[in-house]
Amino acid sequence: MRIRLDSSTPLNLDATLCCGQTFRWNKEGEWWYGVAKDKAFKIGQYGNVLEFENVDENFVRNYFSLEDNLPKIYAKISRDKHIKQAVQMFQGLRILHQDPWECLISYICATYKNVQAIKLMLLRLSCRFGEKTCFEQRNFYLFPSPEKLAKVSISEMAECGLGYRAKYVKETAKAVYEKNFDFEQLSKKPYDKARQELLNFSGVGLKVADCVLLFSLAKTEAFPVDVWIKRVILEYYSEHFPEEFVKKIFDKRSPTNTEYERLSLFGREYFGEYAGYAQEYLYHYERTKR
DNA sequence: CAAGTGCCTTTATC
DNA sequence: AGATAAAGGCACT
Repeated sequence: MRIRLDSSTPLNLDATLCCGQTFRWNKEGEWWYGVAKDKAFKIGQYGNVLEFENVDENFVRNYFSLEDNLPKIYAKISRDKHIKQAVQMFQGLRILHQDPWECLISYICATYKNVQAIKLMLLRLSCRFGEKTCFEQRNFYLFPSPEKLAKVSISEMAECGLGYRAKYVKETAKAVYEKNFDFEQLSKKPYDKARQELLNFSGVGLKVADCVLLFSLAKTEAFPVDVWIKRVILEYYSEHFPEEFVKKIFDKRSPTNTEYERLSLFGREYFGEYAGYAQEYLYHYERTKR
């Protein structure tokens, strides 16, 4: 099956899948292989044609956020030369609509880890506890359900390389499973309200909550601040903060909640309702500029 | 190649 | 409120 993209719907599949927002995709030749929802599928891009197998068009349109009007978003976030350059370089990078459950666990695992290590953890977690599914004579593994992870022991999870995160994943899985937590409902709530709810989960702080809101709950105003974004702010946007504040956060490993809010709020106010898009372009730009 | 540093931070404690 | 420490282990230099 295929989708023909028109000029007002740019897509950069490679940048979208390798920019660090999602962790379970692999490129083999011209095809990206991934597992989303309940099956494995592959997708490739040839110019303005998007081709895929084993998945329906509606899912692809939603997962890759093809309804997001990128030209309009670029117009809104392009406030200065830095974001303009990042947008220029990665035109067509889209914020995905990932599965919120998988996204939540992924970002709990992601704390204080690099992207390669996060991928490895999630791969091991899926292979060990996820349901097996076959596609093109090969085995793929679905992301383990809340019920499954709620019942796995902490030490078993730790064996997947989660370390101290195993406890948080277990507790969050238990909470989601036992309350039958409704992510659909959560996505309907406004940013602040939804964020407050996510903070109740074990292992979820402001940064993780913002990632889940942005990457799976369509809250495009969320502006996650990790070490790279902190770096971006210090390098390009420090004049928007008092000198004292900049000095203070400069050599800290991570900001306090108050400092985090100040940085994140700057992003939301400066870039507006699509601040999350600006965040991801700047993040990818900073990480790949060498 | 060993050793050091860093990683899309949160939690517990003071 | 803010400072501090601790918490896997993989990857990169």
